[in-house]
Amino acid sequence: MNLAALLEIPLFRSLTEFELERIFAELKITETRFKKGEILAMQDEPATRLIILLTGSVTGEMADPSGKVAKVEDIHAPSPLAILFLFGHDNRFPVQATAREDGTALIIPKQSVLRMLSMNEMLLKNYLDISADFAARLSRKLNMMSLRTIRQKFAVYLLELSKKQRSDTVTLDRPKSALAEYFGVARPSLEREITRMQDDGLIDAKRRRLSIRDKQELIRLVN
Amino acid sequence: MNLAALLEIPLFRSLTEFELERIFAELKITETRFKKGEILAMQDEPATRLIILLTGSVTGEMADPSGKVAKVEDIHAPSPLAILFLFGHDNRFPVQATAREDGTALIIPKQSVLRMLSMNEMLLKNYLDISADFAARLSRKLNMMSLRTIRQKFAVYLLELSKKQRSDTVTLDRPKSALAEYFGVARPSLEREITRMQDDGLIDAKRRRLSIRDKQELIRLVN
DNA sequence: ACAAAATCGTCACAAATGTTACACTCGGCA
DNA sequence: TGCCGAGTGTAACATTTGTGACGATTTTGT
Repeated sequence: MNLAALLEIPLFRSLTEFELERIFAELKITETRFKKGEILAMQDEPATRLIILLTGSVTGEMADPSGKVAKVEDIHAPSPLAILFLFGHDNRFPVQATAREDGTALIIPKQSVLRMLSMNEMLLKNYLDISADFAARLSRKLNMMSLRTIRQKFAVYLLELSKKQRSDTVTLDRPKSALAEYFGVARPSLEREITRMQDDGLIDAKRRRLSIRDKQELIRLVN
Repeated sequence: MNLAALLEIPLFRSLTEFELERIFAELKITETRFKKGEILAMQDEPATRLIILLTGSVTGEMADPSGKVAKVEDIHAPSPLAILFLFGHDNRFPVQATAREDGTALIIPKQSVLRMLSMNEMLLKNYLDISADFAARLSRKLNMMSLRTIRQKFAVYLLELSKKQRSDTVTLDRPKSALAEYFGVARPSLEREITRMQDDGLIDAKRRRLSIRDKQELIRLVN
């Protein structure tokens, strides 16, 4: 196994090669290759091991009770799978993980993860940071979804974007079709709402460039 | 500080009094009293410490950009505050925490939390379990919210309930008004949909008792 | 530079959901 | 017992959102 390469991945960042070597020597960690189409983890299977994607990518698919699958999200290397669901009292994989292409992954049994995190404080911090970032994304999305109208969702999105880009004129960071999907609404509905907001004097919109015209009103919409 | 009482709270479960004593001796942990109305943590304030509620309760309030506050959820002792947001790269309190009554809390600086988790593997496991359970709840709610129609949400809810209660006849675990709020829909809309599902022969509904009539169709709805 | 593909803007119509209002049932309790 | 409040069932109407379709514009790959 190439330890130097492992130092590049977020979970092992800031460790020394020496520390990593000691960890790997002491624990049951295996590297595995997988082929395109292979299933790395079944949905609802108890999560007994941490899977860290080293190369390649997988699709997270959610099987409905009927067995049909719906794609949820893609995960690209290097990244851990379902890190938040490894522990907990009903710790099951939330999705089925299917390989999109050939690749390699690190498999670490749950017990070894605990041991590993105990051994090195920096590693522990990395693990907690990764978990927290993931949770923060979940939480932000939930906030978005719990807003009633498309107008409200778009207002929040715009305000955040304007804060991030430090300007009242912003460029959308993804196509409107993707944005509509993120909001969980139909694309034409989003377009229509943008048009209306323009008619109402809230914003100026031209393709992917938008300007905030009435920030006060956008803010008022949200609360 | 009463160590024996601390052993009752989930984070310290399964530790011995001796272990706990050693941890507390070595780390900067303070116990603090707070009065009703006091603000324990400001929204968007960087999370630099873990707050564990020992007695009393707090309200989580979310301030919109305008400054108005909306209640999000109540947290009762004994329970940690915002455990998932202590780490991560933009680690801020998601809500403002205001005391609902007089109480006491444990304050542990972030650095000490790391140290503490490194010192004791059982404690680490507890911490990860608590985080994971919290994340699982978030994730389940997000799944629910991302279903399109009320009928779909209710179908998922019913199927889960029926699995939990091991029967095709279930009793709702909360009032329909609360259920509607959980779904993020208006109560009459939920009622109407339940009536329609009954008309369509999917379920039998009488007040809080429901029977599943056509499980296959409920399952088909969801995918 | 060109064709193919992706993205965007818009429309008419259908379906789902929200709003408001009112009446009913049930359980606790003065 | 009789009242009261929480929870429930339902209705008419308003609003929001989805659907399917089409053409225009922009981007991408060769």
